[in-house]
Amino acid sequence: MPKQRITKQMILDVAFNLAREKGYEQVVVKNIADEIGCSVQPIYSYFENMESLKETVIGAAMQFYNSFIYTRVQKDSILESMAKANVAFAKYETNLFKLLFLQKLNGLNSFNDIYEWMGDKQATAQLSKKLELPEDKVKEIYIMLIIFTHGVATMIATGGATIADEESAEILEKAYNAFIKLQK
Amino acid sequence: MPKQRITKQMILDVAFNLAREKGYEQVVVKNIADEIGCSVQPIYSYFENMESLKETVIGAAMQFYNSFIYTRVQKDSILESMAKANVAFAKYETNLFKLLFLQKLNGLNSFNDIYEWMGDKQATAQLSKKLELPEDKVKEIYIMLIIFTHGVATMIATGGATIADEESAEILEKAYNAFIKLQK
DNA sequence: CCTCATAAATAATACATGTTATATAATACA
DNA sequence: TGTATTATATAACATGTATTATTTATGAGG
Repeated sequence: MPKQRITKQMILDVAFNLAREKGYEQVVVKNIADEIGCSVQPIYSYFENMESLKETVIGAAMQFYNSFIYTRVQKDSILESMAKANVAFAKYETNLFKLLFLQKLNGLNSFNDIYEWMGDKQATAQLSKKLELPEDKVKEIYIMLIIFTHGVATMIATGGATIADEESAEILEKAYNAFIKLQK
Repeated sequence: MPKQRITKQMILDVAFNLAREKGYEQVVVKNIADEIGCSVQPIYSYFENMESLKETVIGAAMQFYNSFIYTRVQKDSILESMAKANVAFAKYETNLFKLLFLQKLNGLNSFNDIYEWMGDKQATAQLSKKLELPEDKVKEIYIMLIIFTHGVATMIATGGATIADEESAEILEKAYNAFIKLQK
């Protein structure tokens, strides 16, 4: 048999980069094939259909997101830095942000679910000590900051135009302080 | 000449209801024609193309949104009721919310622009008196609440599942209080 | 009553996309 | 060396959408 020229990884890489750089609408079988310089066959031999490829791309995007956030979180200011990182993700990785957070989500039933899904338990414990507040109050600060951050992030991602990093940083700080003050 | 059976208004109504009930993806020429029980010709005789129909539908959606919010705003609690109304819009008019706020926006360049676009000057003046705060501080409260509200609204609109009205009302209240407290 | 302007229907065209059927050719292995 | 396997290409098919060309027939005005 002829040796394999196209790998599953190549297809995934090209699809992911298309999603990242041009938006998921551009992740169509023809574009992937053209980019690689092959026919559509290899794509269908490695993926059942385009839907299953999409799931895989979303998985890769989620990994990318996690590492994007992770590398920007600072141990001394977990919540603020995480908030800023999320806004940066919306601004500089707009297409991936839309793919991950502006389509169907997992199906949240309460804000507590949001915390369970996005929140970092360790951070909560740490913050609880630092702010001298019980964990449930820190959790509430956490949830409210996630919501506020999501508001800023979606506005940036859908607004087209740019809002200066300093301006968004400033308003995130203010919100964070407001939520802490509320719990004191 | 034969008398006009299909009017521009009929087409707009059908398109708007499709957008509202099934999402804008369903606003395609064939669906409109089927719904009315006519061919595609009338649509093209009243609208240059589907893109111009879309702009008209968005205009109608914006009017609908304004009246939706307007009928729910209470004079004694303008900001809170406006926030709740926006969340209700995201929850009960999800398709229109997505059409208006989760696609391309007008192109905001600062949070001040957000205020200019969404804010209500009269409300600011009124609140300034009520809270005994200078207008620029009220404006900041306004902006932050819009952002927070938008965070809640998008999570509800994209989350698929439901969050109880009381729960979202409660968290909006808290955020509002937090932002006021911050400015005092 | 005729005729013509035109609203609407019918039907064709163009194009994008997903998917599948068939052909080709490279190579592992007998 | 020959053959069977299979990676990939070529090309077809199905479907959905926008758009346009052509036809039909209605009713206002002469």
